Amino acid sequence: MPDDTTAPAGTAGTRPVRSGNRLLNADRAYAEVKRRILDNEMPAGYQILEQELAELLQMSRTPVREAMIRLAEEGMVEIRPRHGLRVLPLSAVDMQEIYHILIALESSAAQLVAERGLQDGQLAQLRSAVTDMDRALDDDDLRAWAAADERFHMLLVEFCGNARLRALVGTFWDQSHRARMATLRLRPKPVDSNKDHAAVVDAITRGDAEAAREIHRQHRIRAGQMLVSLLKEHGLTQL
Amino acid sequence: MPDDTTAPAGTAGTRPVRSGNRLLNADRAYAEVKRRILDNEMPAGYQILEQELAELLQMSRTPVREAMIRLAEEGMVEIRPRHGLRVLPLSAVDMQEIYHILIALESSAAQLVAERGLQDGQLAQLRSAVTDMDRALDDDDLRAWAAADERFHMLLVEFCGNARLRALVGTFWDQSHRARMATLRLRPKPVDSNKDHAAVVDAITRGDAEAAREIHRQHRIRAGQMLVSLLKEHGLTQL
DNA sequence: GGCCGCTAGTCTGCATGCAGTCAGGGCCAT
DNA sequence: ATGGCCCTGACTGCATGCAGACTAGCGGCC
Repeated sequence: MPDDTTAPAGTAGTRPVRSGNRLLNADRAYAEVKRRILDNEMPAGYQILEQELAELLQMSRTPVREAMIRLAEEGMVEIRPRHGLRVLPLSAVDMQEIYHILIALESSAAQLVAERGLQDGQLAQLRSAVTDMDRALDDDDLRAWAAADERFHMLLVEFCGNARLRALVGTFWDQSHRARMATLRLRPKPVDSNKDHAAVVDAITRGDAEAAREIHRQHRIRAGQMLVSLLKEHGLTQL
Repeated sequence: MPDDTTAPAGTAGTRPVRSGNRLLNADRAYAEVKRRILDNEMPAGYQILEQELAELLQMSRTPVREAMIRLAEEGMVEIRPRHGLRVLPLSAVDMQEIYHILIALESSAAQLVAERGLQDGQLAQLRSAVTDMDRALDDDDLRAWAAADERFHMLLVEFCGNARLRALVGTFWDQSHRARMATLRLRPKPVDSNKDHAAVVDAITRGDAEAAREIHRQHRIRAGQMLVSLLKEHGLTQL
């Protein structure tokens, strides 16, 4: 059985800050460190000095520092002078905070999607994500299920047309990645979750914005409560 | 009559990234540039090269670059290689995006405050903000009104206990600062706004979380619609 | 033995140097 | 006149140097 905490690296919120297009060392550093954190290669509490990180990534301290600032701004790491970069551990309280934000933003996204309607092909993409989740459940493949689940949620915020909202949800989804992966096998089979998704898609196709928002909101509230109580029950206090 | 676009600098979302406490040039650069943007000393579309900004702030390019990255990450400016830093103009569409986010997050904050209840002194602070807004309206002092309005909203997200949510709302509130200031004298007297605030406080003291959320949500929806339609009507397409 | 102070070593924050790349202008050809 | 191409100057991205600040370790004193 694979270790779920070493998971498919979600790239939900990874994007460069500069508009230029050629591959910058600073962007490489950002993407690489973020990947290692999400894949649990750099677990919570992991510390590394600027200089060490620079050597690890085969570049000088300058681009490393710039990447660190971005990661700190996003809340993935903490910069402690003389102690270098520290991967922030997330407690159940932190996850509660993150989920309150996701609940608010994602339900709003569902409403917006229902209001503006889906473009050609978008409905198919959502349905495909839902189908993949059903199939993954039948196969008992939880990692595939999690990947399809992430895809569904990212599609939804993408289709809502609000780029800022999309970026925010990506960022916080990434921050909760480790906790979701850690609890993947501790929770009951997410059959209800699949039903919720289908219901959201249904409300969207009906153009019922209020229903889409409320169904999705309840869906995310349940997900958050499930996650937080699992973390508490299993004493996963520092992820 | 003072130019409202040169406004009381809201510092809703200004905070250092590093945990250290001594005054860093990078933090000075960040705070100073942000202040100039909010005060409209660096208006939308304003461009300045790294080197020029460094000279302006009397420091080298390195801390300036670090500050620019943070401002770009927050969405206040754009970094265009070879063109330096550019203060992002905000269109009516951008403001709509920002308000959709604020609506979702702030209404969620109101709900959370109602659920957890207010600590000693917090109710008084909220009431004081409401009172100040009433008095400002009587005096026809719109800048004082805007300041008290900001104070009310910041207190609310602060009291909700979710630090991440608080930081987010601060960031987006800052981004919409220029637009609010520009439309301050174009809109009808915000009497309804004051009533809304009183109603939210009332719902919170009753502990009626659903009501607090919904009242505040409608309040913010109206504010957003007002702002966006004013921008459109007056052709303020690039703020 | 514990606590406080000193010191040495190191990590950071910032300045600066350098080379590659790109924007923008001028010139030539059509 | 207009379009395209080349060239040049400059701005950036990154490496590196350096001084100051701070941590941690050790020794002395209570």
